[in-house]
Amino acid sequence: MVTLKDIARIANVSVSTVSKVLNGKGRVSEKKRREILQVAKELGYVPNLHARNMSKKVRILTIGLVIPDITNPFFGKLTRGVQKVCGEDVLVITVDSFRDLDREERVIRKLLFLGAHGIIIGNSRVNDELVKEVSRYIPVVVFDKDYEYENVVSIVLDNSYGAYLATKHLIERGYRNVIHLGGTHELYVSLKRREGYEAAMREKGLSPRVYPVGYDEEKGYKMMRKLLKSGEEIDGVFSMNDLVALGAMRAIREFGKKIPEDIGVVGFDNDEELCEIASPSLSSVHQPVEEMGETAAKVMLDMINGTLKVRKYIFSPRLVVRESSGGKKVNL
Amino acid sequence: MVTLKDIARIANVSVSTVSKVLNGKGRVSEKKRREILQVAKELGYVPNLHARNMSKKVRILTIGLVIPDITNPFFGKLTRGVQKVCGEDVLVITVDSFRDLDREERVIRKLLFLGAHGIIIGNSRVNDELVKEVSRYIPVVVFDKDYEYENVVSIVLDNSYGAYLATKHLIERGYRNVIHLGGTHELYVSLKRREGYEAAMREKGLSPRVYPVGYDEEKGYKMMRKLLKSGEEIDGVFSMNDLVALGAMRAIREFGKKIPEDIGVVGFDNDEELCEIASPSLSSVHQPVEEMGETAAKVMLDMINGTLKVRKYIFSPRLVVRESSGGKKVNL
DNA sequence: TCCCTCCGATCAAACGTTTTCCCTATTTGT
DNA sequence: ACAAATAGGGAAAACGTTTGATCGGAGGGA
Repeated sequence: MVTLKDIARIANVSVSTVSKVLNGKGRVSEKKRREILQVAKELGYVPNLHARNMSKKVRILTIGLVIPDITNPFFGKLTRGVQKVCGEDVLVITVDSFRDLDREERVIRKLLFLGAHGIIIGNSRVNDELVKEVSRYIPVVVFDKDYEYENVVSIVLDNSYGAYLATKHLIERGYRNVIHLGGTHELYVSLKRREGYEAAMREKGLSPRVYPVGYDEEKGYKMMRKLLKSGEEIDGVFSMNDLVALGAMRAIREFGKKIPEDIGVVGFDNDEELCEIASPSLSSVHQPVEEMGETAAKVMLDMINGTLKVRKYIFSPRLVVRESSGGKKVNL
Repeated sequence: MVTLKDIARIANVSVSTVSKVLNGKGRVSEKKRREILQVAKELGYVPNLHARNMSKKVRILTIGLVIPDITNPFFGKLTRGVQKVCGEDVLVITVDSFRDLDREERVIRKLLFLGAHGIIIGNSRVNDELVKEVSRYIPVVVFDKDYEYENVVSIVLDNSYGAYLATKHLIERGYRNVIHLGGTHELYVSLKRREGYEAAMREKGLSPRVYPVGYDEEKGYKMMRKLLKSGEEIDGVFSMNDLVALGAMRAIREFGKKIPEDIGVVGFDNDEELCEIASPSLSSVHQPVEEMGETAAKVMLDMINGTLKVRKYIFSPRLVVRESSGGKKVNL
């Protein structure tokens, strides 16, 4: 790496002169100025940020934010919440792991190595051992997962309760044969949502039916089509996310059934853009994501300052009712 | 700010011992170890990242990415493109300006002050003077806007061509009375899209009709409803973005007209999630956003290394045809 | 000629760590 | 009991930059 010293040597001047030229500070003759600039360019000089900031006595609090997919508005909101709290004084380094667990591990280690003062991990599939290891050095905030390590705080949504709310709502609107299109089982969130659904069904004396589907529109569409064709009796669908719900709605429409008159549908996540544009608009369970991001940042700052109070934050979802669960029309 | 020296003084040991304890490196007696840890905690010690990295001879190339709204998938994709190219070696500091021009200016200055090696600005409404000033120190990449400064590269989408494509497509599918729901005029992109629309109309000997609307669904809905009620003759809509197009579609449906049989609709941006979920699915002009982000990062790296070749990159949009512009049914 | 000023450039300290080398006790081995 | 090994700790250099102090010399005024 080329430093000021290298430039100084080649241009036959002192280091401080070079520094002054590059920063346009003190007074330097036009001749030397040009010469130095020239040499700097030739050598491809890139200033060393650390040296500069140390010399300038700049101190920055830096926190890392690792998320699986910045393209997804859900994580966008999370990021925004964090940045809002951090304002312009705390540096947030946001990195997208592209849902690649290896890359995630690498960037987390990198963040640690670079001296981040704390890391917020927005992915509940994160490697437990890694969290444990990192938390030995700096505080960690994780979403939707429990840890009992000293230096780790969990921020979770009460997924089970959200699912319970949604299912109960469907039942109260007159739908009886409510099925659940769930995620694959390994995930904490899909497990919890399933639990809530089952609890609500049992409470009303109905028998739950759960179909593992996945997470995108296509999957929801295919599964729903299959179920309808098979003659399965269904008048309500609680889906583990909005996309799957929208897929299911497409299948229902294609099959010639009316929403919400014949079948009611409720999603999860409340991606507003999506839910409101859909026709009929989609009822969904709302997560206060941005607020959760803000809390994550606040907690992180508290941990860094050693003024942490709580070890776990639980957020409550709320149901946003739109057209898709408007109530069943009973055939006379 | 508390430093190792402070801890050392209070704990009555040397700086190097403190460092060793905090990093778990050399050997230190259990007694001192505890003591030092205790003092460090009480004083609220936070390591100085710059000093550490300098000492460790770590060098990082840092580039700042400033965007107006990380919640928007469009900017999410941009961000992703940048991060993809930067990989794990170049540090990307992404900051959301919340569409607040003042905040934007502040964060850009901050980035400069912190020693970022380059800044990518994802907002065409950015302050020109600021760009000029910043570019005196470090390279800048800007989207959708032209600059002639030495150290600034523009990455633009050929908005005019995209609009032209969309409009021509509508005309060729049999729609004659194609209107344009445009943005407000101050923006470069809305100006260009309008131009393209007008060019296509004139080319076919039709007279363009442009209505300034805005950027969200509600605005599109209201304007379209008003136009339909007023009896305006319309069988085609080219909208300046997808949301406005979806609003217009809602109004059209409500008015009892069929899409695409009576009225054809084309949007802009091609927000896939939105366009495909809509029913009928929405044709739209696609911007290769992620690719543009990748290019921005590559160009930035080139500029930093002094190996820049081109001063301006123009990307071509492409039309994605879906159901909403399927062709007009002629009444017999 | 001498003194003062000002310009251009250099010197050297400082920023906060890490890390290598070195010193002194103490322990271990014979 | 004496040499050798080792544990515990400190001194100091190094990382690359910024910046105030300093210095030599040119030019100007008396």
